[in-house]
Amino acid sequence: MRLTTKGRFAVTAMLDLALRQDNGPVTLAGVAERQRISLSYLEQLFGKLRRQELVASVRGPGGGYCLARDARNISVAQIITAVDEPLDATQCGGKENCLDEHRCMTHDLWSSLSRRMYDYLDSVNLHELMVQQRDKTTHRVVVHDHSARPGVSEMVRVQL
Amino acid sequence: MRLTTKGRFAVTAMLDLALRQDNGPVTLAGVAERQRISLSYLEQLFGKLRRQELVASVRGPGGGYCLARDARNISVAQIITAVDEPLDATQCGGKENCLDEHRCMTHDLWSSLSRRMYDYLDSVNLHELMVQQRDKTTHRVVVHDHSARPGVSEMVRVQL
DNA sequence: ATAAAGTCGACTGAATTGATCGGGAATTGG
DNA sequence: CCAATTCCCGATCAATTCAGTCGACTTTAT
Repeated sequence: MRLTTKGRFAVTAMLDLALRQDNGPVTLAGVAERQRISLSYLEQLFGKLRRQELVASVRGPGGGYCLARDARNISVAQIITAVDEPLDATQCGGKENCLDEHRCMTHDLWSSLSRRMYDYLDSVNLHELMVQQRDKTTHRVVVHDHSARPGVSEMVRVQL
Repeated sequence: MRLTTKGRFAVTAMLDLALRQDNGPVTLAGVAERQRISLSYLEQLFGKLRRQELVASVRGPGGGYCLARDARNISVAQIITAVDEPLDATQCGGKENCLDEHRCMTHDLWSSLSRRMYDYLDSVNLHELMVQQRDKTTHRVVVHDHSARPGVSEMVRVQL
């Protein structure tokens, strides 16, 4: 699983969509303007998201995109893997041609690690992000954490 | 935080190093051959790892690289961020020039999400990977001591 | 002195990123 | 029906990153 700004764009756009789909389909032009992402680029991303059946499209005036399922049922991992090319990552791609003493340590290690990464991102869904974002914009309740780790902090309390 | 094959190479090479440093410094030529990574490319990666003080070098015959500290004290996150360019990620980079109604949803969302990713990778250290790899190659038993992550609802709650 | 090893900088081809453009097809409102 | 709106698709592009290569250099053990 790759993690770049491309996936970030997709997650951001999906969140914008999720927060606004109550008033019917959301146009890409709107998302592009609000999130400052190129419209044509968004079209490419949403082409993939639609083919992965994460969103559904409505053509014509008044059209746009909606989530294809409940926000609770769309994970961040699904969004990212939908738009990112599948990072092959193993040079011995299943062929086991790395017959040295370690017998493909690379493959074992990375598949395990990337599996754990995926599991984590798969445990975060769109609905949680919506709640988190609503809390921020409406109540502006931001909890700063200055306790444990010095240097990096500023965490936000997520309401459940 | 970016996640590509570059970081994977670095983690793999560091693990190879960790598993062999008992017999003194490990040469990059050895790592390159065992892990099938270009020597010159490894040199670039280890240049960064050395400048980040994750490894120490010994020049001359019999030289090579050693870990700069205990394997328990080197996290996967440290390795990856050492070799990857810092992914800027925010188009409103601190400048807050995204003054629309959402007021920089992008920044808040992604910094929170990427922070959680970093925390996770920072919780995995080289020593764990060594144990896991040793178990695999000798007993072929996979240890999942880390898997007791809480469920979805608990995951959202950011540690305070 | 020689050889083994790290160090450094420049360079390269391929892929990916993010964006632009032009031309469609579907559908709605008038 | 017609025109505007919106999704859809393909080609193309500059910039960046990836992964690797090369050549020259420094340090040090024998």
